[in-house]
Amino acid sequence: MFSKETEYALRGLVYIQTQNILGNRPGTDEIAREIEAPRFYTAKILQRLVRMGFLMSLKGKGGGFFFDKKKPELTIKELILATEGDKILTGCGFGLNNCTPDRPCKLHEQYILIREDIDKLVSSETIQSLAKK
Amino acid sequence: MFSKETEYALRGLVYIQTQNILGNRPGTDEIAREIEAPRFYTAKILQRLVRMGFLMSLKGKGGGFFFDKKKPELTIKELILATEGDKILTGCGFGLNNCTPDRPCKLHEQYILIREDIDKLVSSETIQSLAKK
DNA sequence: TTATAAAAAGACTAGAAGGTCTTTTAGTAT
DNA sequence: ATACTAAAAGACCTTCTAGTCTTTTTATAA
Ligand code: FES
Ligand code: FES
Repeated sequence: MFSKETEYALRGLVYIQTQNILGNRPGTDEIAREIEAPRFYTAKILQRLVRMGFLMSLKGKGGGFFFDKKKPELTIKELILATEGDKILTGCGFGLNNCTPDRPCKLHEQYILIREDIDKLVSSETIQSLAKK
Repeated sequence: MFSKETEYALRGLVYIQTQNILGNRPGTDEIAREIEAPRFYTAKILQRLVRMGFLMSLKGKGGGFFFDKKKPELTIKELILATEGDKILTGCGFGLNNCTPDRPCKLHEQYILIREDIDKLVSSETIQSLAKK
């Protein structure tokens, strides 16, 4: 469903948030180990997320990753849009290059119902709401 | 949602079926043109489908692709399973390597509802049912 | 003020997906 | 029989995703 990058980002961010709640600021090694993702790749993905402003980090001893508490919660949808674009939320199930109600493919009516459910799910859940589960 | 291969296969097969109904047996060039897919790639994909037994073909003058009328209708699900496996129908939305009800990820309960809807859709629709639309 | 710890940056590699092209094989029509 | 036509086979190429690793920068603790 999602790309590896999105999956690791999701799992990593949720782990960071659960640790932040406990007062910790985990680093790349710990995060990668806990979410069972490749170490260096996880680091790279987290760096991108920091650059995109979704996350904050601190270098040096006692450093690690954490969320800015002043920022609003991060929806899964925002994360997906940033990592893999909107194809999964607006694309055609048949692969036609423009999915619109006036030029529907033979799967359109049924497919958009699923797409809308995906949209609802990723819009309603946030990293913070998942971390609390 | 689906891979390019699945998309082209879907569109190609539906086109072949609509032409079969009209008494025609389209060839690779015509099919690729009509479904707006790369010519040689479409040919390769159709060849695979013939080898897998989903489709029949005839070489030489007047040749082309057609469905065996004795065979039962081909569900989209069978096609997907053959071209890209069952990841989309059994995999975890979080990317965990085993999705089971007793080891659910934080998205499991909501995600499996969507997965089931996808399963229902691809199980109920066939190349033949789509061709008739 | 130095040693150490940790993220940032970015080059590099591997593998899979997507796509192209040429040659071979097998039909069909004449 | 022969010429033609169209699929089959398979080598090859390109692009993207996924993943690795080294070097650099920056912070902290002692
Ligand atoms: S046109 Fe295909 S899903 Fe909308
Ligand atoms: S364990 Fe993640 S969807 Fe089932």
